[in-house]
Amino acid sequence: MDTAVMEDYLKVIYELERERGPPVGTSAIAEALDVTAPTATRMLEKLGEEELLEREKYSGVELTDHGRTIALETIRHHRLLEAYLVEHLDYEWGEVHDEAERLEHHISEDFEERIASVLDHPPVDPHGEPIPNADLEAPIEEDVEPLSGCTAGETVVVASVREREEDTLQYLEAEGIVPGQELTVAEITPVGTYVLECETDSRQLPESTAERIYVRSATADGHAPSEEVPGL
Amino acid sequence: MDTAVMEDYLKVIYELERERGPPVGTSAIAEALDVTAPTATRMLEKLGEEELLEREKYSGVELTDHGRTIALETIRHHRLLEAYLVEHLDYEWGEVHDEAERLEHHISEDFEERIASVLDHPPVDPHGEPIPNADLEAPIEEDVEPLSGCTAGETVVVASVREREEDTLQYLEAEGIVPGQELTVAEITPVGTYVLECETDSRQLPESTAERIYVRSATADGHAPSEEVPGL
DNA sequence: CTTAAGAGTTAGACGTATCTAAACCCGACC
DNA sequence: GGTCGGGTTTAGATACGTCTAACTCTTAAG
Repeated sequence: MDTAVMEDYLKVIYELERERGPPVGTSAIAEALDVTAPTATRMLEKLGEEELLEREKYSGVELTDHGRTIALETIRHHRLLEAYLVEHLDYEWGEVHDEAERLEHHISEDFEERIASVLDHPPVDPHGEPIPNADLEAPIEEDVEPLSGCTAGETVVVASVREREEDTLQYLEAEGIVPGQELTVAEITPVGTYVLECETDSRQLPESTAERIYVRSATADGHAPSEEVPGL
Repeated sequence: MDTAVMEDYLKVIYELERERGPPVGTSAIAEALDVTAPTATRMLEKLGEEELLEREKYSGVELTDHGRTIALETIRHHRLLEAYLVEHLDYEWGEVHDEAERLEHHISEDFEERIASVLDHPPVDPHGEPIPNADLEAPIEEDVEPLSGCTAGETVVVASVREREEDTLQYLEAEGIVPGQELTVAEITPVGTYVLECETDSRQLPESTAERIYVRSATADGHAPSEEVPGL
């Protein structure tokens, strides 16, 4: 039996594996879920017993195929919901996360299929993150890097914005920093401010935000999948 | 703090008060929620402490205003969701109950408002039950009675179908027994079969089903659509 | 007026998910 | 190669919602 809480653990483990690679440590998980380390330890023990992950004491955990499938199911629900809320219920970019976070654990497979269908099976959510397909294979990760890893002079295209803070997202949208947007890193100041040029305007972002904006290099021949992003 | 479980208790108490009047007994609640009587006792104690209901030991409970408001909020969520699923996600009449039952506890006020708005604030759900308005006053109950309380010869209009069984609902829909339908009780057989005439056809229902179909008397000027429900 | 049946409650337990406090492991630094 | 500190785990407690078993209250029948 898997519960909403278990799904949350598996989901954040998946995301942490994606960002930093396995094994994932207890306190990273605890922090992401806003629980204490002992709580996370307990839960990881249980997930290990249910063979949703492999656990090496004092070292960390790594998802099994079964655990990964549940994580992807949850992520699929989340991202489809985000896309649906934006497309059909007029939500703003920044408003969808919390709503989707609660609903993702409670929708049926039937509901999932129906919203996927009315959305015409979108490949990405409003933040540019790939939506796992119904087979729940791990989506092929695009070759992206955080904006904070770019050097001055590079021209890149925003792939996804992995930010959860509503105010920040609203600001980024207003500034035009959304999936598909091409921008050039004009300068990185000694205090870590990223000066960006989109079209003719210029914007600045602190490093902490640049870390959560993932970009791909602007291809000369441009196979621009950018327009596929729904709802902006 | 109110939980999904507490909302379920308050909701069924509201419904039982509506059907049989207060006070509502422990085992009626336990049966409706598919838990044991001691479990219900425990929960009722707690709901009493939180002043969501008045409790008289060994006798029963009755909702306070606060408890009733929470019940109505939950019912509003449920019925709006049912309406939304039918209108916008192509669900059948009989399929919506379980989905709404899970989601009703997890949608935000914002979500509630948005679906109410895209539905244009419908007064009733797909089963003909009134949807409490955003102020959460108890909806004015139409003057309805169960079909099982009718006598042969009466002509009535279906107000609501308080059936949850999916197969039964599907059957009733196919037979045209839906809110707004006018029908005449042609005969009630000694074994409790209700013979009904809608337009030219005739259908039969067992008493157990007739008990869950609520009707109002057919108005003199004939066809009364369900949209005439008072209160909004 | 007594009593038996049925409704309701109390008592004790379990599983999930959480916490704090305390103990433990391990790798990095002298 | 000790030791110190940060990350991890163990231990014990709490809250919620559920169960079974046993007890109690109410009421209606005789």
